[in-house]
Amino acid sequence: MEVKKHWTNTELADVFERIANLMKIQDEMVFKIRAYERAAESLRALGEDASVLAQRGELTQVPGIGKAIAEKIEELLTTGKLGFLERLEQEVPPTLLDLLRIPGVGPRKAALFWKTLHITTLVELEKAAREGRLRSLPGMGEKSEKAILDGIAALAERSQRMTLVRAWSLAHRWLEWLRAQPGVERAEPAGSLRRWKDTVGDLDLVIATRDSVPLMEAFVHHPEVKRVLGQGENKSSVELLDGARIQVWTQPPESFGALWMYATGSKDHNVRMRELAQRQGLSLSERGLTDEEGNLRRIASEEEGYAMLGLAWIPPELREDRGEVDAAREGRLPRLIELQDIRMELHTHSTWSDGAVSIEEMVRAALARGYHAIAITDHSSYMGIVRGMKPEDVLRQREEVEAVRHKFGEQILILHGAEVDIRADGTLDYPDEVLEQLDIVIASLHASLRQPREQITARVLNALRNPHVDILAHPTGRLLPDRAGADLDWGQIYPALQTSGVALEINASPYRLDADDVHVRHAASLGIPIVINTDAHAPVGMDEMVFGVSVARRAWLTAPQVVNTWTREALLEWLKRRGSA
DNA sequence: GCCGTTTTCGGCCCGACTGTTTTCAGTCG
Repeated sequence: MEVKKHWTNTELADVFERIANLMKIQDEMVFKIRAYERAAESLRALGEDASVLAQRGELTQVPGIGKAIAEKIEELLTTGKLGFLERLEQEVPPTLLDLLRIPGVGPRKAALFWKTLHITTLVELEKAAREGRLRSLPGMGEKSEKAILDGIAALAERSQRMTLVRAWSLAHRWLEWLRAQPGVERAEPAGSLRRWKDTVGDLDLVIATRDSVPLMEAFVHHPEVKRVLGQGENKSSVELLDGARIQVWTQPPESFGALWMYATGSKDHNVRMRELAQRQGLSLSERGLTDEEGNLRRIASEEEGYAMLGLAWIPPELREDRGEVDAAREGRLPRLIELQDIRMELHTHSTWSDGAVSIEEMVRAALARGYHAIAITDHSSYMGIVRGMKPEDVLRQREEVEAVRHKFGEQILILHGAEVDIRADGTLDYPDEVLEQLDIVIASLHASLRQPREQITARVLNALRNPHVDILAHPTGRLLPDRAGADLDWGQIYPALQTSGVALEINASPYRLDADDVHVRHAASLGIPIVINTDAHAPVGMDEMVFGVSVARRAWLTAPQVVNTWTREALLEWLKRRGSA
């Protein structure tokens, strides 16, 4: 049968998440629901398109995807729709899914409103709440009715996810405050922040203390708190004036390791860990491990906790249930790249285009960070909004690069490069005669990112065919926290990167983090070289390297897989083989 | 619906907090 529409892994995952939620409202077996949720998670973590796997008949090799779900994926890929979902949507009004977005409203309550009051939409629910018709339902009261009205109002102004840079600065401020409170022995970041996920929803912080009640009191009465979402002895959460949410957990110091593991997550990693504990006759919680007789063994440190279950300590960036638990048990966790491994910066801008400082100042900034090489890669002229360099400017810039080289001598290798735009028609912004004079060439998309998949993929493939191109930068052009990037067909991009030898960039800007962890992990597994670039437009921009390294760590990378951990000689050798140095 | 260092059948994570309840159900992470 012919494929009518293309499905990305994210779109497929959304379908199975939708099925899971509809089934929850239907009060279907929890384990069946869990299976659909797991399949959705697996699809999101998949570096290759599910359609490619389907063609090879390998869908059921993906963890969490069995015969039934594989068949559903194939039905979606071939017919563009899914009979099972269509039948489900006839049984359960899909508009009920909107109700689940209200904090405090889950599948049980949504079903209750639907079956007793025939409510199927947010508007109908709001009307019923205003008219006081919800409070008489079983399990409901005046408070729940008000909570629903507040919740619906909050949906409109719901704070979006934070970039990592905002989340870390917020976390540092609050950790400092928490550590200064009486009785606090330790306060640390947890949750998606500690896992360095590309964006952060709620901020999760964990605290070791023997006296949590007064601490929680002080926390919820902090002057920056707008609203208290929950307050207990071991867990409280608040919304701040600027809309951000913070959640704090407490345990006594001897249980801190268990708490830190629990609050760091991810949810799927925790489930995997608890299953492992259970197979050993133990029960794992945020307090410790409980044996069959009910004796609690407290866990003071994470290292202890993992060791008690027969595992090596797992770096937080890997805790996503993407094979890390098995790897930890079998002693084959990778030795992840670290910030100190980075020895050069290969994507920077100067006043020759839209950078803030001169070439010399950027070189000094690189030296200050202990780097042994830097590439100056100003923009080509295609983009109207940034001052780019015309081909003749490139020759003049080379003279300045030579002068700076003369000044610094052997201290640092200075590469003269350019960030060349891949135009909307797929051609590069400079002719080959200009490209061949550059030491290093970065190709990137900036405009017309909304082109259809075939067109924008062809654009990138065309750039990769140019033998002068060395690096594909920020491949999708996404902007965090919420602007999606180009819809690339990675099934064609990976082989093109492999045959061309072009390196794939992790753009370290916390607003990009592009390519992402999932694609980088798959690319690296194919032997594609990865390069982490800050794309600095000023010296301070080079400090964003840590965010790029976090993506590499989440992608399971070791230092040798990353170009800018190499020696100067290895870099030059690589460029020479590529033919541009 | 998925899966297998106790299983191809019989399992499948755990506790805090809230609001409604006189012992618990629902939601959340």
